[in-house]
Amino acid sequence: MADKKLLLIDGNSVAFRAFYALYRQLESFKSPDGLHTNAIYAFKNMLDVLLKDVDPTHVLVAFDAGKVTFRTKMYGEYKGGRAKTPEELLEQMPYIQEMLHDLGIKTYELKNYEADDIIGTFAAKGEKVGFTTTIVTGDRDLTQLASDKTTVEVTKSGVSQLEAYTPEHMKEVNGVTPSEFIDMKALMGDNSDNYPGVEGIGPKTASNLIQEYGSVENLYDHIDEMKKSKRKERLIRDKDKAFLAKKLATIDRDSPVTIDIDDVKREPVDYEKLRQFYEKMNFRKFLAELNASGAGQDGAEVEKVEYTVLNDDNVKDVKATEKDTVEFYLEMLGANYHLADFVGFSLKINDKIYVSRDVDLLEEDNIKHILEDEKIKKNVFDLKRSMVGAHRLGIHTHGLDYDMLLASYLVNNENNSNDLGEIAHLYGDYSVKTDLEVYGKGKSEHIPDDDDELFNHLASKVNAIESLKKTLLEKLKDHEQDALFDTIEIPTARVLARMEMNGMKVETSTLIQLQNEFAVKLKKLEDKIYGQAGEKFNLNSPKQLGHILFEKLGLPVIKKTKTGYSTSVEVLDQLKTQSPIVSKILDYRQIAKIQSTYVKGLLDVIQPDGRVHTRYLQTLTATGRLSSVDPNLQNIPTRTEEGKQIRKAFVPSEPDGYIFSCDYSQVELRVLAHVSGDQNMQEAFKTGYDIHSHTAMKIFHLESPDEVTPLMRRHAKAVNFGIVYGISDYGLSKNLGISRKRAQEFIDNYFEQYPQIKDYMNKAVQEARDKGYAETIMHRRRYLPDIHAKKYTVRAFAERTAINSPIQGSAADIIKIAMINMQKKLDELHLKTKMVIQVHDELIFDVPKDELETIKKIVPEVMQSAVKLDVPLIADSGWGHNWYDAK
DNA sequence: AATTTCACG
DNA sequence: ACGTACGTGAAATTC
Repeated sequence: MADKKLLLIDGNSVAFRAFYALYRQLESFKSPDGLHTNAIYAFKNMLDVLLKDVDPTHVLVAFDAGKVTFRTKMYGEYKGGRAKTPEELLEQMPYIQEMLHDLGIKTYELKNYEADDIIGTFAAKGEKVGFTTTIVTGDRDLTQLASDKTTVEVTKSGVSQLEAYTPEHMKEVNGVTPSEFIDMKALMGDNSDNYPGVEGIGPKTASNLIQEYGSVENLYDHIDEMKKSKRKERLIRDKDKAFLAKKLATIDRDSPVTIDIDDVKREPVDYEKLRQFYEKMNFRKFLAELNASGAGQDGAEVEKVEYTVLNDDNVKDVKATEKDTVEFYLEMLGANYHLADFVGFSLKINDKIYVSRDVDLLEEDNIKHILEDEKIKKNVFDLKRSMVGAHRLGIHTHGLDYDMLLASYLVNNENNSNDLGEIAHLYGDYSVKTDLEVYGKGKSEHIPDDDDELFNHLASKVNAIESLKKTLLEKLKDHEQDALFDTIEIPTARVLARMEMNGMKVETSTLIQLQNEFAVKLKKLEDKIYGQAGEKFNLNSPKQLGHILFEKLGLPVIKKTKTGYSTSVEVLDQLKTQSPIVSKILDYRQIAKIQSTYVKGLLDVIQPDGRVHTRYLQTLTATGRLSSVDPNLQNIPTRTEEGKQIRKAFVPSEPDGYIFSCDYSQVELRVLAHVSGDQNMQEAFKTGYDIHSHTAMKIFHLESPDEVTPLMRRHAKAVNFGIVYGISDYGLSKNLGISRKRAQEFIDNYFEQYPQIKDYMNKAVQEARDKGYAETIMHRRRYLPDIHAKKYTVRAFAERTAINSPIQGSAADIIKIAMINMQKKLDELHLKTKMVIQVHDELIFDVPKDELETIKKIVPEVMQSAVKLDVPLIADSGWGHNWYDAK
């Protein structure tokens, strides 16, 4: 017989946690009848985790019976002044109980008693008859019940994050045993339950006193021996309160419950009622789980996708014309599709699905034709990945014109998952599993041996692409994002695929030479630093470095991190004058960074073709920018001379060719001038002034540009940047090393001189509050649920984001349009020049010698005419025989 | 896996 | 009185 395991759940407390875990989704979790369901849903999720982890034979969910209990009779103020439970949660409570009954789980409440007392009573019963008991609650009071047989799991901030209180853990946290915890509370009282203990005694003092005296009773027996002190006076004065608090804090372990432990044995699930319940609540995920398990359906089969397995013989029968609806999915295992192993593919043509592990079948003439014919439109998930993967098989795809991944990213990018299954689940389709479920992760990642398992997965993917297309297109239309999808993101994906596949040539020899030079410099610095420190240590360890600087050398501590001393640049910069070791550490850090991240890092990712093939992540950022990985080509050093040397290794394909670079001048400020309509700023850009000098003149009230000193310009520049980020006096003062007051003056002057910028910022925040999102010039959205947050810091962050996102995001829209137009131009003119890198406001080209003159002319033209704003767009060019010289 | 630091726009 | 600039990726150490 199985072990006797008892699970006791504090129903009110867990429901409360569940409600707030999905509080943000409160309005999206509604049953067709208009009932809120977020707490019911989250409760079930938490319960599933518990049932799986604990695997109990007996379960009881205890609820509070009402406001009046023996404790309120003892002390009228008990739990007084508590914010009342939100109506949206209260209405869900009966349904949680209903669901538990359907699941075969007993619930119980008892007049005049709290859930705590029911749990305490059952835990005591369980111990008597040899149960191992787990208690789950959000209330630390229950930790007094912990014993060697009983563990109390307290929910933490996360959804299913639990902290297990055993007597040992209790000792670590509070310094006392579970039963002494009651005495501790007697002294300190409980603010949330609204009863006092002894004035001036908090958790620390209470714990120390109880550790010394063992109990409240013993403490008062020996109170006369205590030295005269304020604390002693208070202990004596509040003695009654302490004893009352002890009574209130003590859980009744012998409450008059009318059921016994045998009555809480788990019963079979009533599948029929449960199914009806899920339908009533519109819980599609749980319904899908019921269906998948086949449980409770009289002989019904698990839902299975019909597919045909392709092989050398039947592959030739596959046909499609432009009238057909076609979905295509090419599976590769691993994120880096330039190198990943192929797993198989699936192809859906109208209602018929074909699958195979053999990706070479795609090269058969008829299949290849389907994938290459522009007129036959294909729906895919992750266009860029599909295009690159197919290209590795010699297939030049055309007509991939719907991408489920890109569509879902545009519709809502709060969830940045790239998993087809996960995204399908977001839109209520649970017919497809996640890759994690099918392939696993880390060490256990593998392709299923079972054909049916793999093919079902691949088939369900093309199915989901097809079935969710309508939903996603409708949402794009609702959001006025059709053009953003069709004319920006889809074409951008194709352009990026070509840039990635082409790659950029990186000279190993140049990097090796740098590696040797840096190694010598690092060794010298290391020796000097160890000499001055008087010992060897790991310079790369902030912990060890902190020990040397702040303990051994006794330098002043400027800033702390959550684990120790901060040793970041801003700290070390301030310590430079105190000890010569500090500048050497800064030098070491700077070179070590370049050596490890750029020299070594880049050498590791140069492919056999002598090139690096980055991946641009198109569905990741919150603002619509791209990001670049493996390697990241968007953060190649430019600010220090040592760092810049790295750029010498980036060279054109042909030895006498050029690297051509063209970047937008002040694109974000121009966007700001445009969207805000600020006349003064627009005028500055139209006249062609240096914007930072112009700002300096404005905020320092100067008559002519000649009066602007370099320092004034530097300050003005920082203010301009600050504005784009949603400025604060604190942030600006920190950036410029000036007083907060002075920073505030700059800001006030700025808004006086550019009044419509101020209006824009207010409008941006107000609009985000009204609509729940911020939007770019091309209708790209960023949802900002935190704009209504209660916490100042969280809300203020959302407000700055509301200001910044339309600016950063519109700039991202603009360069994407420029890239599309640029690629089109290169194709039209049949140029050999390749666009190779994008760095947010900059495009880099690999140019054959004889095309340089053409490129010099067309690139800035195309970039400057990407969109028409109320101010001109300006792009500046540079070129040379490597990236370093292309400035 | 989390933390710290630092490279870029 | 609070605690803050916006957006990223990678390496190294530590837990």
